[in-house]
Amino acid sequence: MSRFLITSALPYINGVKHLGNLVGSMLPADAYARFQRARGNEVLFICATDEHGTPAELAAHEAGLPIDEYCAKMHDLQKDLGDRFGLSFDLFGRSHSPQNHEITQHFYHQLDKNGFLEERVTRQVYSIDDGRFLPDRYVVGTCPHCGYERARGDQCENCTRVLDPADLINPRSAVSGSTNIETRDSKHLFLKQSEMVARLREWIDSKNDWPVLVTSIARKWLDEGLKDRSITRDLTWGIPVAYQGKVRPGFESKVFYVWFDAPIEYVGATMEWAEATKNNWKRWWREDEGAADVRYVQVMGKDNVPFHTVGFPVTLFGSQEPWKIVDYIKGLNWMNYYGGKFSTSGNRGIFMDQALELLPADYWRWYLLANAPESDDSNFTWEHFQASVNHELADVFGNFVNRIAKFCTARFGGVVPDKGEYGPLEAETTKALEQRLVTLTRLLEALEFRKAAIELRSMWVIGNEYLQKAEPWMRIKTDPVSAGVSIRYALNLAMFFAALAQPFIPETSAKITRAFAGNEHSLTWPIAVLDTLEPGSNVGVPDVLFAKIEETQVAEWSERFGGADT
RNA sequence: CGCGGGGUGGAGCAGCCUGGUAGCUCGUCAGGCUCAUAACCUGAAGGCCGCGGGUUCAAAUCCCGCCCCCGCAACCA
Repeated sequence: MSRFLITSALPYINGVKHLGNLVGSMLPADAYARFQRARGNEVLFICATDEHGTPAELAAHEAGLPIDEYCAKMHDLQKDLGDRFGLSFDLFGRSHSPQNHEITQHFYHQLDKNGFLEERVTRQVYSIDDGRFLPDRYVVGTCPHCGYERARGDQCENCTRVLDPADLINPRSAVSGSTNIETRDSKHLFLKQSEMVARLREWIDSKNDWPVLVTSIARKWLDEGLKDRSITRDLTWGIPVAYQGKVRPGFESKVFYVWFDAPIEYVGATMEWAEATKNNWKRWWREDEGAADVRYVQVMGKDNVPFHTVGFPVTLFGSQEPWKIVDYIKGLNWMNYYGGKFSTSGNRGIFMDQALELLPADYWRWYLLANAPESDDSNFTWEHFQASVNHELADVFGNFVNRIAKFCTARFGGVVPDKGEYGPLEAETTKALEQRLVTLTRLLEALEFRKAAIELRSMWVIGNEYLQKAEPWMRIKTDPVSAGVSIRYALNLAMFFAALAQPFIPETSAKITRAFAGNEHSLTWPIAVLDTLEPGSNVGVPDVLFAKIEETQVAEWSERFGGADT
């Protein structure tokens, strides 16, 4: 048995996540966690809401709630949606937790002690009417280069040139529109990333099995020369710049930058999990306390890659303590909606709560994983979704289970036939399936979900081919024993498929085993095609596993969510 | 010359690292079966592998140049 620490990038707190966020990290991480658990490995699967930063404060303001209430409420909402999507986190924490305060401040202390922090004075835009410092992107004005009137302080969207807020003509607050702004000096803590370049490069160069997407993004940052990064902000909501209750002098009105404390929450959430379950978190995170044999896998969208290949490793290396460093990073591209980004403001795309109003989680899980943006950005369309669900889930898999269960009920009284022996056809089918099983297992080990889905679907087709060749509906007339053999074999294939499908569609797998084998049956990952159903035991007919999506539904949903024309 | 990813039958993708009959799903057409969710199974048609050049006995694959699409550019996650 091996041990796997699996973390998904943390979803940001400001609202319900859309399907692009889901498929970009949480869902593939869940499929991998389920796969490793099914294989009998010890798994710790961690995620949390990322709760700090200006966007959270503004979202809370807009919602008319105090920031702490807002975050608590949104966390509960996101947790509930995760549960309903079958995301099997061992703990879904909060980056604002007491544990994360403690461990973030510990890292701060270590970095400070080891000389990796430095106080520097920066020039920050302050909005008097908003009563807050503004991040560069929250200052807007006219671009000095192209005259675009809505240029942001970090970059002009129109001419793409990188800007400084001081460059803008007629600068104003993006929050309130107020022009009553000024530039103030502000002291911040900088993490001296530039001193760590050689070590990071050596580390990245040793990872020749990582996706190109991940290593190329990491190398790009290193090649361009890592800049030292400010890890504090002029905000009130966040983790105080303190150690053991003592605030750093001059930092009373500042907190750590969200990107400093967010990845540390992987550790913070593990601590919270350990407290709740009476476990030892260091066994997962400290190489000197049992974590040396842990394989640590992180899953994230490409936007998060720099922070996990550069930012977080700098924190861990700089602590000069034996922390567990990630072994494998799965980076994903974006899933687009009709060729454009999912967008909250533009009424484009589908959010997790809306998705579940339309269809159960497994429909979405299958489609998203089978079309995960692994090698390139992928594209969601209702037509593609409909075709995938109807053909792959309903026709090929759902119908396979349905036809065999109904036939067994009609002709064998709902009992697993116990007479007769398997012959050449069963042997040949088993051989074909076991070859595919080896491939499927290898693909899931490599977190190649798209290819794994193709492999799984091919196995379902083999199940249907088997029935076509065995023709139990013909042979029942002349040779009932031989027909019964086919039915016994096919029922066991359905159980085999249920076990293999569980990383993708866990609720459906459970439905099949409940109907065929009763409630207690657990689904371990098969290493061969073996009978798991007791001959003579009762099998039921599960409800239709996947209903087809009708044309009228596609039309209605395209209209509601915005389709090709918007 | 900012960086990265991509361009393969009508659509969506695999193959490229480690050159050697161009593969999968959907769609289309034809056939088979009738247990099943009008579903399943079989077969067929359809491709100058973005463009140009080079290396090689041989290039989708390696090298050079060009064109096009997408994303990112450090205070948006």
